Amino acid sequence: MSPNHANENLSRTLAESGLRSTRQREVVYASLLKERDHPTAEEVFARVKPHLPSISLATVYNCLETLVQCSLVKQVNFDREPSRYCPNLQEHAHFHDVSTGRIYDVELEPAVVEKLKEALPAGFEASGIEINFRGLSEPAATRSFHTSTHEHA
Amino acid sequence: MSPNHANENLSRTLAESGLRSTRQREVVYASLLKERDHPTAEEVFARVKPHLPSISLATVYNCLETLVQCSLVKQVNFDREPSRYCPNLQEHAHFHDVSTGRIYDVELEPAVVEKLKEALPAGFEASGIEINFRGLSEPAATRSFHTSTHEHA
DNA sequence: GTGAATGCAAAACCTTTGCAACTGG
DNA sequence: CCAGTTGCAAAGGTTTTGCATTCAC
Repeated sequence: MSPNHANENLSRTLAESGLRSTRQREVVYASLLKERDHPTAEEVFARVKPHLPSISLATVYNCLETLVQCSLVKQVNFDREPSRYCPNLQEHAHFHDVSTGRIYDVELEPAVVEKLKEALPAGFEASGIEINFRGLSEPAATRSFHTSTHEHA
Repeated sequence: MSPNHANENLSRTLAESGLRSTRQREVVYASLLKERDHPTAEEVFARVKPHLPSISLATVYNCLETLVQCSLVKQVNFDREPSRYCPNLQEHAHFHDVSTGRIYDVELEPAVVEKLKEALPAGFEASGIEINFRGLSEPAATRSFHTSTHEHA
């Protein structure tokens, strides 16, 4: 998605919710699309500050919250760590490498997700599932030739 | 598990880690075993206070942390809500009813968990999985005759 | 023009920590 | 006895909020 398309997509989606497209929201969203590495709000703040020196951390939080509300971004939580933000809207799991702190997207076959939902007893209707692995991953260099996973740092 | 067995289990497990069995730890653990409804630290505090009026919230946090370290209890997090504590050590998922805030244990077939782990690319070794459903559940009254799920309020 | 969004600072919230007093093995 | 644990209060880190100013539509 080119920056232009991203911006159009953003303003259209915001407009659909009666919200305004602001420079801050654009820049925050663009930063998430550029480096898809699940940054925290603080990290987003650090990344957008050079482009928008007057932006405040509170605004970054507000923008991220807005993007989450509009379903343009997913909020990802591991334990009690700071929330992270992810523009991958596909159903997917996350892998948290406990030694590096890095988070990787893990593609899921829809069939597996279906199987999971079937584990729910009657009367339970799931609107969402969150699947988080935690563990260790080999260094990317060793791994790169035999995996197909997006490395979202 | 009778209270006596629970206490023996507790002191043995603590001893194995070089930790002491204290009245506070016993009461906190007992409260988790008694009402298996995923209470927060504040809720545990409220429940144990009558039995141990001098206990402090910080001690409840410390006891819970200790129990988690000893693998007698699991810590469960939903989004940024306060942590909840669960004495069910079996591999299981959680269902978070967004309208009532209640959390239900969901039994998982080991085969499904296996399938999930197979979604991981080579080089990723998961030491744990967290699976959280979020959605709506029918009132227990309507549901009780056709489900077998533990209702952990 | 006008309500929405920003920026700042302060508050809120959950959780951890420092430290003196206490206690379990 | 004495290291481990408690209770209290204070601090910590993340996120939200109040409010005056600015901005998008």
